[in-house]
Amino acid sequence: MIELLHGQRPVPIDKESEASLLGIDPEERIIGAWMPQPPGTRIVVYQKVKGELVERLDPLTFYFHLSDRRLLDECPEDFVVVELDGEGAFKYCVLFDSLSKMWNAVRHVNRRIQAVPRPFPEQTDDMIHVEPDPVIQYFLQTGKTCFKGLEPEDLTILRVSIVTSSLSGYSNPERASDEVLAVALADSTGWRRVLSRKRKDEETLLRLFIDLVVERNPDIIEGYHLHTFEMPFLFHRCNRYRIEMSLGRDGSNAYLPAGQPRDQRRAQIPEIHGRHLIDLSRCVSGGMPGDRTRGQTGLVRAVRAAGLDRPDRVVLDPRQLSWCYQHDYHRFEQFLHDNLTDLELLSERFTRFHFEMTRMLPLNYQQVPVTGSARKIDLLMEREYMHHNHALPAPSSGALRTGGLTGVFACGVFNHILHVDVESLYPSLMLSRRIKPRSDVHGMFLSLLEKLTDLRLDIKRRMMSMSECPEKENLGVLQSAYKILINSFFGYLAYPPALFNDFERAEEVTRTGQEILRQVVTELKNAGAEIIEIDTDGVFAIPPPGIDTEQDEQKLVKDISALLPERITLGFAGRYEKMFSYKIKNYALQTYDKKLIIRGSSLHSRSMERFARDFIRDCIECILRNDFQALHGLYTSLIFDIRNHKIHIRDLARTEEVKIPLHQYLEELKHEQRKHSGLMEAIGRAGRPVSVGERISYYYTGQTLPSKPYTATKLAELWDPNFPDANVPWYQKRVRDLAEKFRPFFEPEDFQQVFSDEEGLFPIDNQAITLRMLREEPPDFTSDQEQ
DNA sequence: AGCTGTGGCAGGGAGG
DNA sequence: CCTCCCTGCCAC
Repeated sequence: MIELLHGQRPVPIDKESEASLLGIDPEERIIGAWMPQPPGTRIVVYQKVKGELVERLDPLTFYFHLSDRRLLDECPEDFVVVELDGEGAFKYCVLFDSLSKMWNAVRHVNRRIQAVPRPFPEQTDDMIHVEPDPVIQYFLQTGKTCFKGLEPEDLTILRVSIVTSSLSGYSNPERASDEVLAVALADSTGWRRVLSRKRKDEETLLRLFIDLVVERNPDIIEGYHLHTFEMPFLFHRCNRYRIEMSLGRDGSNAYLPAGQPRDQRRAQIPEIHGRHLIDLSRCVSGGMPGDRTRGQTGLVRAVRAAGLDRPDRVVLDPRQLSWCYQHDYHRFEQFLHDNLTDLELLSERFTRFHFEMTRMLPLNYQQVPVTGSARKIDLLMEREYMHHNHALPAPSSGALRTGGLTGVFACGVFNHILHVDVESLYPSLMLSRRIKPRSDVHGMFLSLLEKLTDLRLDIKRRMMSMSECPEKENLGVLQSAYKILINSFFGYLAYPPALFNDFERAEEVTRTGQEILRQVVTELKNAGAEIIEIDTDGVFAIPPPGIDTEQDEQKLVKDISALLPERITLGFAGRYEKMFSYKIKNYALQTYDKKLIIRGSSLHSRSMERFARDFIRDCIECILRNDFQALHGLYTSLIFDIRNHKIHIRDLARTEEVKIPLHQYLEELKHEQRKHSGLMEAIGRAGRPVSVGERISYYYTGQTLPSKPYTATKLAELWDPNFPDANVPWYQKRVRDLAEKFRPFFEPEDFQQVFSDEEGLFPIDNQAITLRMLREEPPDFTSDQEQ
């Protein structure tokens, strides 16, 4: 632990000198040699909670030594202290804020030098030399705890939402006109306060805010986009007035952690001594039912997606906020109260997983939601190996060459669709075939996977046994968060930086996964089903004749499942009235209660203009209804609306995220490292400051099709309804291109007639048009189907 | 400094 | 026009 003693950040160690210090071969590296323990030592962990020292038992903490018992009494509130009780106790002292800091140092050493698994050596007294003071200093720096043995109720949570005055609706703390208009605060004891600029200036408001936070003394501060909006904004504004942002428990200022940010896209997370900053937008992603995207959304949309919205919730567009503040303050205040309520609801539903992981991982709470799955698995493995006093392997190099099996067998519109999938294909395969990393000599990988799976299934069972209630939803989110972690065990195998990666085993998983799916397809075909599309672990099919009810389908699924290898089960994933199969990974489903589900980036994508998304959705609806007359109407009216500038800019514009600062873009353009970008050119022309990570809307202007489209872009906020200047030919071409997607499903004359700009001489006869269905055997299947 | 994987479609820029 | 390549987004 040499690094930790000399500073806050790991410093490179000279390989030879450390090897001689430890008396080992310099080519080998033994992790843990610097934290020996006398055998049979009993570890006692104390945590100071509300002034009381509480004893906790925790196998994680056995690396830490305590030199002086008195420190127990002197340590600040909520700090974790470890005591060794037994022979040689109190010899050394390491107080710590988070095990992760220590573990990072371990990893750092481990990665620098090729590690070979080897048993822990006999301990001698002179192997380590720990001076307590710098470590305590290090601990005091952030003062965060691991929450081991704590329940959420033991902690005070403060929720924060701020509103700024920004004419454009895009806040920029560096722009003088963008000020903090109001701050809303609520804590878990029921205390609430809205600070506004009504009777004070911004500086007074900011000072009041800081005083209130210190007074409420929360363990956790929560917000939605707290890391990317609230904290940086408050940071900048305080800076402007030279106000010390002294929010720390020890009176210290909020600060940005040392070190350069990984890339400019990702904002650095500020730190506050002794408090955990939780950005709920980071907790929500992945836990949303039916939402796999990581794309960020606003608070209101997130709450709506979680089904937690209330009918009387005040919704204000960012652009309306300033106006509302001045002219309808009551409504404005209600909006802030609704924000606070939303934060409470989201917190209740989405933080539980992260809280539980904090007790499982050597990470403090603040770090968990921003830590990826692969790293979590790495930390779990490290934890187990440390527990076994065993060194860790170094990552191996290689690459995974195969993935899931995919294919379309039929395109077009089909009725009565059965969707089946192999339940948790990859994790089940790893467990049933005992696929584990070669370097995992203790076999921890599979036991972790098994434990987490049991944990998840237990939560799921509890959930299933409940009647509809918020807690049931909470458990649903919790089990799906565990599912994501469980599914990452496969990704971990093929992840280059993972300590226990193993590309051959990953290959084995994908290969056997393909075999299983092939087997499912074969059995479905043997039963007389027609296969529409397959993807990795799921099949869309038309059930065989005679299989009509859901009960029939369930039985079919069960029968086929019985033919699969042990512990691999085929599940019933859904049934649909209709399916529009467009291309692989791109399809639409109509449920029996007439709901339309659209999947795939070519039919539904955030990069598409809203009018395009709506148009495609409407087209699919018409096609599923066989209503080609309406389809023709959709097309012609859209062409007409574009010609007459009847489309609102919100529907017309494309929205993209700003990836790099404008100056960097221009620089890279100059050196031909980058191609022109429509978005960046529009930003350059508008001359307004934008921050990296902002999502900006733009559209195309002009009278003719531009030869270089990026020269014709313009920010949507500059659009003037009185002088609409959208490029008519460009957007009409866009509509024609969208219509092209449907050409393969029509006879040429029919397509011509339905998607013609002009009204035809005769109205379209829905009965006269029959959609084409395209069937083909994907090449991978033609060979082994016959055998 | 930290990051789970592959497969697939669409669109735009750049150059022929 | 076309092809090639890169990026973004999505399904699993």
